[in-house]
Amino acid sequence: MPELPEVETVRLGLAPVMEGASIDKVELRRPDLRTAFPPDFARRLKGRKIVSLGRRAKYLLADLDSGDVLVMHLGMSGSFRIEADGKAAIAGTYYHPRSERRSHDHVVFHLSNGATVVFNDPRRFGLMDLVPRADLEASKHFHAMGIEPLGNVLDGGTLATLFAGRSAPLKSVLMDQRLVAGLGNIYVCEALWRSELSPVRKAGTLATKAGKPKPGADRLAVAIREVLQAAIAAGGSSLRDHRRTDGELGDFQHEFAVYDRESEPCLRPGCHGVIRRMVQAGRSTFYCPVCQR
DNA sequence: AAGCGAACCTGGCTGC
DNA sequence: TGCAGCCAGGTTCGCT
Repeated sequence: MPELPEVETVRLGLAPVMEGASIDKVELRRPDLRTAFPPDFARRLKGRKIVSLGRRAKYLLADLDSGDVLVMHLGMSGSFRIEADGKAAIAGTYYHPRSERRSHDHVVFHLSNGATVVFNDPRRFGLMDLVPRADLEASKHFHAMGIEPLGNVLDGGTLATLFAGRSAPLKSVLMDQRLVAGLGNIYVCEALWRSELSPVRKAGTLATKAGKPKPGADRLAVAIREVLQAAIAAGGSSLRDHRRTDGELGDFQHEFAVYDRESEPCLRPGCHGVIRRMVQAGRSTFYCPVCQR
């Protein structure tokens, strides 16, 4: 499910409730998600204060006053919801009324401010881990992770350096979290359409032999930033599972130019192409065969 | 070494 | 109505 904009939407929803609160209790309803919870997971969280809630690529990072970081990934189908009663109302925050546990509620955080944060993940491709803050960058989750696409270093020159000499198609290379971290199937398709680049084009063709950017590299860098920022502003994309923490849907699926639009007309002014679907590395790619080159 | 396909797991939709 | 088959926003492993 969630790519960078959806994870950032979740972070923005959780932060006002979680930051500054302490964890009174954690309920674990099963021993694992994609991987086992770390030893003593609930005990190591109990009583800890959440100093801040951050994000790296598609990971949420809760910085604790114990010196550990709670690392969370939503996988394909993970979501958080906030439950509270009226007395626990937190200014400016929307939440669900308290309810019975639902199917696939796997982790429940009871917070000192009266709110409850519930992690639900039907497919269990999500992940939670605890890592000492000092070890975070070197940890298995992040040691090989690529650049942050909304950070300062993403530009045409950086993409050219990353792509130089690569024969893999642009689609596959942009999906590789070791190069640029945070993009997934939707936003790769959308960024390639915005930059008029074919998903099957070899990544190396956006760089000179010296690793300098060709024009398409700059267009692609701009398109990646713009599509992610627009998606965050819209609260992410809701196809099946993604919900904001208040239960509302994101809106960016209404702005898709190509994703899930097979056989529909290309939206580029003056282009008379029809959107096609193909499979690359086992994933659907949507693109316009006329204007994407 | 890079790049591809399969596997992990559940649910929703389509078509017979 | 039922059931088989296919598909899904991610990551990782194992094989060329």
